[in-house]
Amino acid sequence: MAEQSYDLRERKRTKTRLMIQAEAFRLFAEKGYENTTVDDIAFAAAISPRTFFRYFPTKEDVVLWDEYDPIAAELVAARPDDEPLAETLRAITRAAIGGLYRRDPAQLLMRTRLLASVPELRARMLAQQGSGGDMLAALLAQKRGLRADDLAARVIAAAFGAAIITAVDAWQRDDGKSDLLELVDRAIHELAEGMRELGD
Amino acid sequence: MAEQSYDLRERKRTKTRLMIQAEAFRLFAEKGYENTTVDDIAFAAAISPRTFFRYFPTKEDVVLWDEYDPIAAELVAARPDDEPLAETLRAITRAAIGGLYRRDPAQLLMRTRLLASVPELRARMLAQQGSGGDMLAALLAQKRGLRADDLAARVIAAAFGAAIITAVDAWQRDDGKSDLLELVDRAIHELAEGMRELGD
DNA sequence: GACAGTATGGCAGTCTCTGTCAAGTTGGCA
DNA sequence: TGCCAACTTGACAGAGACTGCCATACTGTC
Repeated sequence: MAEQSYDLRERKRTKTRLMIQAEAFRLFAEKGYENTTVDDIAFAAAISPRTFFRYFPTKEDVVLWDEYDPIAAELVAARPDDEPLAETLRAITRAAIGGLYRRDPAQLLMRTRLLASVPELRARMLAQQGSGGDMLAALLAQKRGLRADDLAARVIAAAFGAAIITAVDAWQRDDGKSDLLELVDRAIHELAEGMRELGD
Repeated sequence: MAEQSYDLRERKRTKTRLMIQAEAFRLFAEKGYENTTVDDIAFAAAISPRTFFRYFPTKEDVVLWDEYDPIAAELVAARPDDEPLAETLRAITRAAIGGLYRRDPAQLLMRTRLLASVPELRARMLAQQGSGGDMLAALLAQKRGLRADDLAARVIAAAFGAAIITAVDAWQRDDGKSDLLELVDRAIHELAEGMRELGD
């Protein structure tokens, strides 16, 4: 029950998850997502299929999950309250993507490719992004003294989310050759410009 | 092989689909989406489970599908080329939602509730919306003489899509009491306003 | 070295979804 | 009226994702 022991367990779990994920991606690259069964992954990772589902609630989550997911909220909270929204977004994107990119660029690219090409995964990703949008809407509403479910806050948050996904999509279509962070900046810029014209 | 016969078959299929859908929604209201199996629906609709899948590719599609889906593209094409984007969106929304609302308001509300509350369905809906966004992006790019995969066009289309979904969500959270079309207008307005502030 | 908490494996079973084949229906045509 | 071709349906078997349950093994503690 000691904290250290708990941390150790947690860390070991994370390590195992990463191992399973690595095996899974290897198989996906080899045979494709649909042609790879959970049994295949479990076998490759030398665990039982039953244990697979103790580390990932669904097969989709092998692709969806990353180590930075759990700390995304902390990252947002760590930004100063008076920072402009666009800047906060850049910082978060930089932290999350940067970390993933540094650890395994090839896997990140493959992951975004899967998220773009497998409908099932894209759907889940968009839903997850929606939750992130809710968090952002709450943050925005708080900053402006609005109710958390204010329509304006929600709309702006959703639009930002959509812009970021669009940027990541563009990056992936370009085989990851362009600079993702720059693409995000451009997408946000285009968003502001596009709406400007349309406001009337 | 005559056109009329083809039309007849198509119309009969649509009728059967509507019947299955009605039975399904009845059961969903009664026992919830997850607690209703495809076998239940098939039994209630007096068809074999196998036949169910001939009318709907997946259980999710019973909720996702509506009669206006196939003609959405035609609606878009029917708008004049020089019409402002915001106006086109209002018109399409009006045509699609209006039709559904008139036929069965209670079912429409239940449908949007399911789309909001069942993660699986929300995910699929968002993915489908993404396809609509692609269409919109192409239209927009064409109007402005840009390449179809232009980042600006994609970003704006995605942002509009997000705004509309946000409006529908707000409508559903309000139990359908407010005016959906007005909410859409407000969402688009907030989008333009919000971006204006953020452009700098 | 026994004990509590946790991790794992195996098994049976549910549910969605697909391929296949046989039987029935429908609409024209001789 | 009888017959053909296209299409529709149902029954069956089976794959694959996922869950509940129970027995077993591991880990750190006293």
